[in-house]
Amino acid sequence: MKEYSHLEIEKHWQKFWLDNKTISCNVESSSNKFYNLCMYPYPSGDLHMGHIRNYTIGDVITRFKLMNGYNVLSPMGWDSFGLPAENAAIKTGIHPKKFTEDRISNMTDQIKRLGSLYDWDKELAAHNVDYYKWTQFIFIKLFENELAYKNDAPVNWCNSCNTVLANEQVIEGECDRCDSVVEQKNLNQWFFKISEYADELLDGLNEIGDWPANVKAMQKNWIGKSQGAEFNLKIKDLEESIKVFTTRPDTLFGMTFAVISPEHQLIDKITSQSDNSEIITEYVNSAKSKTEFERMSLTKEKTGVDTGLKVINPVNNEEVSLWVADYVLTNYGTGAIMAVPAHDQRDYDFAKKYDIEIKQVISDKSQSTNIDSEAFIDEGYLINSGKFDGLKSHTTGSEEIIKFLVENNIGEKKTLFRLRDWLISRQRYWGCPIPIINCDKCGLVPENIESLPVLLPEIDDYKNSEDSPLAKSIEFLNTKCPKCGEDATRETDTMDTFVDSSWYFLRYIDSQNSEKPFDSDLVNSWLPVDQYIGGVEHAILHLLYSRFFVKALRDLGYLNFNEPFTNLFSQGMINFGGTKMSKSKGNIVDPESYFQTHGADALRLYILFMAPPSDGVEWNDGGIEGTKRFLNKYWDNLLQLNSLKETKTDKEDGLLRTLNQTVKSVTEHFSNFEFNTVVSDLMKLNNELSEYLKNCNTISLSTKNLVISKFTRLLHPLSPHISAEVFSSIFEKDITKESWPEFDENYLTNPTFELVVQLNGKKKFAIEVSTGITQDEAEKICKENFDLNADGYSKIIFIRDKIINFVD
RNA sequence: GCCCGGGUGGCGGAAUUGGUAGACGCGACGGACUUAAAAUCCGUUAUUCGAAAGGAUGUGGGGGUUCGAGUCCCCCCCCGGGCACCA
Repeated sequence: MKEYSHLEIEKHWQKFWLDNKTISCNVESSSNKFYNLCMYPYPSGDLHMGHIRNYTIGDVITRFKLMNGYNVLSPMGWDSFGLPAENAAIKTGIHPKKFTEDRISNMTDQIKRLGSLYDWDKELAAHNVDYYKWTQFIFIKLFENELAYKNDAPVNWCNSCNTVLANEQVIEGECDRCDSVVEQKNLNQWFFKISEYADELLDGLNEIGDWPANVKAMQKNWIGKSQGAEFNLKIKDLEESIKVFTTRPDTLFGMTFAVISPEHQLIDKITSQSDNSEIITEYVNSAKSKTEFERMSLTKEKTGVDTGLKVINPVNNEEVSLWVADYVLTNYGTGAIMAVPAHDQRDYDFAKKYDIEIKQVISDKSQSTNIDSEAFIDEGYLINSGKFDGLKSHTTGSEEIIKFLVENNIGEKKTLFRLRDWLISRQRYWGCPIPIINCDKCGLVPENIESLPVLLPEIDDYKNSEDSPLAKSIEFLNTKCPKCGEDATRETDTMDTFVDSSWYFLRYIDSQNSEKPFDSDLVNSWLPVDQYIGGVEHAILHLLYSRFFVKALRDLGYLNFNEPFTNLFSQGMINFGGTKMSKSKGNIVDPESYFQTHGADALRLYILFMAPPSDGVEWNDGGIEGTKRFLNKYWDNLLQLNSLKETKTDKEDGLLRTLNQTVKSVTEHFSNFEFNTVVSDLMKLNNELSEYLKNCNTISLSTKNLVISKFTRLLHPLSPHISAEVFSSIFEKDITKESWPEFDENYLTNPTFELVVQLNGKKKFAIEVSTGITQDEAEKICKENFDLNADGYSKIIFIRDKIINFVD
């Protein structure tokens, strides 16, 4: 018997699929299309288990859909701009381009050794000039339509990476790349106006296809919609008013003080008008000197100072004191609040500490609500609120008070979002240059479209200081204004790499286009992506930005659809030793070695078998032995089966039943991404086949062919090489051209089954009876064969031919 | 604190959505083959009482609904992930 040699077989078929262009989608026709996409990888140099899981799931779907007759598009590319290449350049002097391309080439080889089908003709890389030219094009279109703008703003600054970061890249006050503490700086930076789409990004989550609940929830949280009212608080004896936002207008009568943040735009004016100006200045300065992280870590203990000024409550003209406190954030809402200690825990804590009056205005129906130890924030009824007394707090109470504010021109209904504009400029070298020119006369002028790309300049030293490294190239920096022709300077920042990845899935459709980023008709016919697959770590960043890009490009007339990804699948992480695999922790399990020792087929199978694909899972070295054993046994079984003499046996029907039941079950599990149970179904079939071979030494030709063919086709998406080899050596056919097996209804039910006999729902016996037995017959058999205390039951329940239950 | 998940043998996990809990695999134990080992094959493997037949218990904990609950309802505990002084 020929031994299964994975090295030889896998190499052969990988070459075959590439040479024969087994997958090569003609995008001109989108009929029966299926756009299957794995998130393109950052070329880190080596494939890790996370990639393997991602691309295995992706390939399983590609092959399954191909066999089901779909026109599958499955491209691959590279998220190839980014920090590591630049850091390596600083350290070693190797050019980031060479560094990146070497790694791409290495990873390409590794991906090919996994045996996945990719349409390499459509490959793209974010750092290629013919890609980033069009990233610049899109930037200019956004700029022309006021969706990209430059602004002075307090931004997140990472001292170690020497660059600004988007809010999404700050994790608990730390840089998501290097974990150093992020500082706040006031800088002039580029933003994309994602906030303009906040409402649509939120609503879209309800219309989108099948996305994991947690990803939807995370995006919902991140967008953070709050509805309430915005209104003015007049400062007594001053012309100024302070605008405040609240989600609880119903509690307005309970305001006993107001607070502005230390960075509020009126702080100087207020300080100068106050008798406490020295104390205020001192407090403001000390708040400023704290990092955001320090402020956050002081959540328990609130601090503030009384300005001595009063503001006037617009609903009852009561005067309350105005405080400065850093528990009020500058960059949310208006940077100032009405404080209602009775019904907001933060205000409550502050009022208790500084001995400010606490006035209850909401109570439960029996008016027994107690606010002695904490604020009452639940739904209740208004009290002490004049004509609004008795209204339901969160609903009618709020609505009526908003109506009052509007009618009296004091305020308005307002919706606020937590989502802020996306800060996209980076003071780094290895990224897409921002195609803007600063002209003293004309201001910010986009580069002429015909002059694109704005090429990354060659520089000697990639190290950045406060300035972007691009500023070191005088030839790059100095240019002429495209508008007036006068001397001008180029923008020296590059774009966040998430800009590159916000549209790559559009470019795949038309990756060779040298006239425009993509042909709209083609893209409209292929998008949205039918199935997107990637890690949950992109739940907010990439997946939110891409959604924004598609909506913006739609509004600019380039696209006619609303969402980029109809269905999203997030695979769980593979951990080792209890934590995420990482080089620094030294707990990397290298997939490459398994290609050698066990083969890609066994590795793929194990990755699929180890857990439901959406679950996080701990790597277990022993487990892969099991899937390798399975493949060996499959190989032996099929060769043995194929060599059997062709005479029918009476055991064949049983084998055919298992076969057809497996086809049905596997097909169902496939559509639910339950690949772990697909593998176990195939293992059962394999065991059944072993059993047959042990007992019989002949088989009819038709059964033989059915078993080999269907079993092998079921296995093919999971372990493509071995199945391709078996199929071609037995049938002399290319399995990738075969259709997905169908099951024969006649073989789904067995002639007999185990009838479970229960007494009061508790299993007592199981007896073998023939299929199709009636309730009367079953009851009779039970009475004849068992002492059921036959007079003792009053009711019989017969469930789906499987269980008979006698009830007392 | 809020929002998502989740809690089943020694381990990873199944369970047709209210109907035989523990499929499939790993590991472990026993046996066969072998001079020996590896590989392979055969058996056992939730806990507990029992020599056995068989019984009892059992899906984080406590209640409930039901002939019947891992699955549904109420309360509580724990773990993972996300957000967090967001007014």
